[in-house]
Amino acid sequence: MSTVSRALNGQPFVRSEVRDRVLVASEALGYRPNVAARSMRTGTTGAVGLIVSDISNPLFASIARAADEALSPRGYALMIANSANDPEHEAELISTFRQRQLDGLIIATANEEAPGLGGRVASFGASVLLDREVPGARADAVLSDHGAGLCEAIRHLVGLGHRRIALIAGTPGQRGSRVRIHTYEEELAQLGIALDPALCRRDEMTIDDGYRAVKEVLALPDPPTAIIGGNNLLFAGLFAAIRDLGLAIPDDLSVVACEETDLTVLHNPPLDVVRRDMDELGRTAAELLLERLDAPRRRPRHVVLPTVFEARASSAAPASRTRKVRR
Amino acid sequence: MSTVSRALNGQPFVRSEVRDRVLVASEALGYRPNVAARSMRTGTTGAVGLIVSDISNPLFASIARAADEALSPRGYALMIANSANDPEHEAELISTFRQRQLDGLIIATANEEAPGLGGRVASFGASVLLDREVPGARADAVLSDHGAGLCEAIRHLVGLGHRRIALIAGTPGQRGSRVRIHTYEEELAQLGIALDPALCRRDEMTIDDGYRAVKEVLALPDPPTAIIGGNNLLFAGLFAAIRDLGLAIPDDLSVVACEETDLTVLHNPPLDVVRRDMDELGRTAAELLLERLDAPRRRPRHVVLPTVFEARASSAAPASRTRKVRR
DNA sequence: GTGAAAGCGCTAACAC
DNA sequence: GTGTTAGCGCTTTCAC
Repeated sequence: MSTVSRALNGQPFVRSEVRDRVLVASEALGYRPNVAARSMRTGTTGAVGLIVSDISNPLFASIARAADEALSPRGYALMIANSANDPEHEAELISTFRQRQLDGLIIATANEEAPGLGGRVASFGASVLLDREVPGARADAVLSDHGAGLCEAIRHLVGLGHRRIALIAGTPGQRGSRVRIHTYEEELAQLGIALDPALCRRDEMTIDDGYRAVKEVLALPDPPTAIIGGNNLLFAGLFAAIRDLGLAIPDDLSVVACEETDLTVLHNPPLDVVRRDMDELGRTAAELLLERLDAPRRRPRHVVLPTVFEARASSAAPASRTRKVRR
Repeated sequence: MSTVSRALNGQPFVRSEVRDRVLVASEALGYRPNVAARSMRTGTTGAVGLIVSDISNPLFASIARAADEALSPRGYALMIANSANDPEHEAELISTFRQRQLDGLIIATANEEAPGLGGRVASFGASVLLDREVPGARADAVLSDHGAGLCEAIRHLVGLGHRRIALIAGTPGQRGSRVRIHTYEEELAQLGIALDPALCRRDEMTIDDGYRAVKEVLALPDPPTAIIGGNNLLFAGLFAAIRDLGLAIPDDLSVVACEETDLTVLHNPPLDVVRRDMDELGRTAAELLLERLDAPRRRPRHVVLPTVFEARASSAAPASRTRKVRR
């Protein structure tokens, strides 16, 4: 029994002739090791978990695919779960994953401030935060440099003559939104443009939230001439609102999307976008996890990936004072 | 030990006072059963697998979310894996899932004709095919009635005066495409319209394939006046091709998309679409699986879910003989 | 280089 | 209603 085990696991101290016989027999019998039994002995499972806040968001789906592609050649299975933006459900999922003895965790948490989250994440020997910062997590992290791309976008809009620029930012419980709010405020101050709190919307989570926020912002006495959608969901809401108000892009309103989607690519005119490489994000997360699995004691690493602004055709100089009134 | 086990698993023959003490102590100690050990004893894991051919396709992501929502309240964890349209990788994934003793499998196979697939699927006590037909699989299935919606779409186009209607169908190795090709041929014959094989494109898998197919079809001496994109990926390619050719929708060309996406909803003008409820698909698959898990011996069931055509504003009567020439 | 034996944490059969 | 015991399939000492 032990010889077979050694042979199958490629361990030394097996005569090569015996090893061959074992391998042949194993093949002939269609032998498949029982993962549960192995895992009970070794405490490892060869599986790692990925928890995302919304699996139906194509961005996360791309990340999942890329992470899977990096993990599976190394013999790890990726178990994907969806917290549906619910911190409680997320806590349960982490606990389920622990219980199933997954070897590591990649997580884009729904809310970075959820109580006890840091401890839960750290309960895994290896864990990687996906564009999130969690106090006390002591985990590796892949971060996107949201500020860089957004800065460029803002400068581009200001260069075109915009002075009233709205940002639909989303929940500050997620790093991307938080960084965007911060960058927005810093950069406008830097450029000597007065901040109007009414133009910086936060706490939106869904397409509908984005839709409402845009309608409200455009109903202001002194509405913005440009709007930035802080992520792909919010941008979809922004886009729907503009369509329903009968506004033309970029004649009536300039828009910038954060995150690339079908819509930003295929729309006519093509949309200005702050984008990043989601595949790289997923792949890097997987690689950090693999390295951590190999070297459990090394201190946590943070990798920052770039974002870039690409001007296309959805922004233009603001219309003159004859402003279109919303329907 | 066994009393504790019984208490924790809600089995009878435990005095309620003892049960309470066990529960309290378990809670206080933060006890979590070891799934590997349980699974070794019982042969079940409380986890089910979902294999999709492309997790970055938002359609599958929606299905995954809906299935997860139906499964997790029943105590099952959903393990999602991505075959990336590769039948070999898919075979490995099924084998990995078997090895991990997952209790059931939901699968949208990349290629229904992959050799040995039926046996592999049937190796699970419970399995559900997701809009697929696999010979010899002896599994439950959720199917979409692709024919119904497509029929309506074709009649709508013909009613507007179209006689040359192209279909970018995709690979006949997946049920949706196969049914669409069949329906397309049947329905045109029914309406007394001559079939032109050059207008029915098959074997496309990606956005790029769709893009190329559309360009080729429009370069025909007698090009179509309407094109149907057989799924969301192919439609994205179709859409990009139309944009690059500088064609206007619906003035120069009528289009119909199969499957609803951000693009079909948000585009101006809104796009005609054959749509179905992906959430219902995922939920139904999960329910079939749960029922099968409860009653392993019952004969396989097939559930057919509707598709509907919704005319919006991307089709119109074909332009008169002065036909725009492609760039 | 190989085999014997213990034990991972649990559940189910059985005795009480 | 409760406790004792065996054993799921593997890996890992340890003895040879």
